[in-house]
Amino acid sequence: MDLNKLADALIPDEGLLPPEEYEIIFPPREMKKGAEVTRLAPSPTGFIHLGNLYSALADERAAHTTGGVFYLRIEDTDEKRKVEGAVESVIRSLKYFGINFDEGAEIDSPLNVYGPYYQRQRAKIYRSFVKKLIKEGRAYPCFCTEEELEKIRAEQTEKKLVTGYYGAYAKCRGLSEEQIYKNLAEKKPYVIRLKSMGDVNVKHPFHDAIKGEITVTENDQDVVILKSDGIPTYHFAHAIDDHFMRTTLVIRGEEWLSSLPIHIELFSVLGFKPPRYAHTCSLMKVDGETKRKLSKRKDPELSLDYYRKAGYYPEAVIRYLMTLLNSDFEEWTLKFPQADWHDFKFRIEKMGKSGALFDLDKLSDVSKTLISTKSPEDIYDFLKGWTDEFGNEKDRAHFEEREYIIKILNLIMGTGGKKRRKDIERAEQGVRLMDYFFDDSFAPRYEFRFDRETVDAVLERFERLYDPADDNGAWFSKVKSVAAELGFAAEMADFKLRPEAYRGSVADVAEILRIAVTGSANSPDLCTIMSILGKERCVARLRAARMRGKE
RNA sequence: GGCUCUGUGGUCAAGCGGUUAAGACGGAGCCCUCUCAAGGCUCAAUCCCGGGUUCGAUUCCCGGCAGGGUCACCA
Repeated sequence: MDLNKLADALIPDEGLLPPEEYEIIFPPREMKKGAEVTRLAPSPTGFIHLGNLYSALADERAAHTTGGVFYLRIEDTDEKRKVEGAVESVIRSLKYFGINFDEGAEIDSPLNVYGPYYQRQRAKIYRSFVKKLIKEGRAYPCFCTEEELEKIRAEQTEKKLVTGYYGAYAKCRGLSEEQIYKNLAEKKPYVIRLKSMGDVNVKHPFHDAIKGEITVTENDQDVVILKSDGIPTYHFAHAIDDHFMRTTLVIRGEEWLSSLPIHIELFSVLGFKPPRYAHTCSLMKVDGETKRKLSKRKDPELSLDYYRKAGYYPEAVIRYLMTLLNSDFEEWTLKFPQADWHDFKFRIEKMGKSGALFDLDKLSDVSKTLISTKSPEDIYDFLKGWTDEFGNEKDRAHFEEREYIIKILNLIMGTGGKKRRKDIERAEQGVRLMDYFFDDSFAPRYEFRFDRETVDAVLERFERLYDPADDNGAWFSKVKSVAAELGFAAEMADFKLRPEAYRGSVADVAEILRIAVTGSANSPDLCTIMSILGKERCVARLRAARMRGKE
């Protein structure tokens, strides 16, 4: 059979460059030793989730801690998956979390010499190599219809054989020249398949950067490399693109492990040196009795928007992910709490081998710890940004009062104290923490533990004594004097010694005041709260509490 | 089912032939304390099972078991 003629018939020369040309057009990158070239290669569905962020972070760190390049390639070989504006959305989402690309699709960079970065725009490159493989007898046309393939599969399933297009089941592999041209003349649609030379009984050891030594069984499937629309499948595009974009380290989910044999054969057939591979474990979630991979349909917490809406500090999400990526990151942060996380020595080899359960509690802890290291001004900006986008009318109005909010933040963040408070774990919750500082969102629950008469007496007496000029010490002595006057222990020590001698302690008196002023039995330092609120508002609240229920 | 990956407390996990088996989150308790946080201290809780190899296995080997992934003209 004249393979050159066949190649021309199958892949007409639409101005294709000879394959060797591409080695010159896309020369190896000049980089220092050890620098990694990594990429994020999403399909343009626009939906970028936590798993993608996790993987992107590994890519970004691997590249940037070695002085390499991190680029964005769009795998748009499947027309059905395309969503408008998806690429911009991917870039924007990652940027929000501080992850930026050096080159690639829609990235404005002088480095963009390995493009185009959209696979559909690379059709000619792929076709040139498919043609080469046909000429070499390593690829052939397949005219099987969907029904025929289904029939083969059914037969294989029934005989309990491995399903797929291989060996004796690869019917089109043995098509005669005459049949091929006849089919072509009849304009039957066709795909191009790899003529696999592998043997599933042969296994090879293979080194994965994360998994370590693994076993790879040879591929014997005549996989489709060029679809009937003339666009390559993922497998083929992967081999071509990662070779010519000079990727050094392919980081991808472990669901790809099972197609690694195909990729190895493809690289070999094309005469390319394969990149290093790092197969990451997937983020898991408990579902009933067992763990399962996080699913974007079932788990809202997989969506990155979920974290933006809930108001997690973006760097907190990244730091949490870093602890999953390299578990010694956490100890490093404990040792250097103020350090920029970028200075941590990330290494792909330190990544865990088993799927991690996503832990919201841990995220919250990372988040509140991080926020506690920030200044009230920074947190004001962060919270303001959140209220602008997700807050309600009142929140937005409150955040116009910058100075007032900063005073509150100083209090609830414990600025100036020996140890910071860690009350704010995310914007949505942090903003609610401040509601009682504003009359229009102050919603007291007057759940006093003492009878009305006692409560009113405490409130009334304290109001008479209250002087906003008092410092903490003076303020508290007044609380104590009210306590003593009404038969409560002014000193906790006395109360602990003889609880039966008193109606309660100064703590109970403070609680009554606290409920009246903040609407809740728990709050940070009440004296400071009162000074932030101002005399007028405090007095009004003390009186309102006495009026409760009497309207 | 074939192929393949994984298996240390509830969770994330250190460990790499000899350890009282780190640390963090979460839980319990105590201290501090006007409440709540924060902080300090303490406690409970782990090597999937069975065989080997070895003076000695969490660690090495084999076999189970369990869980995950994958078997498309989707990526």
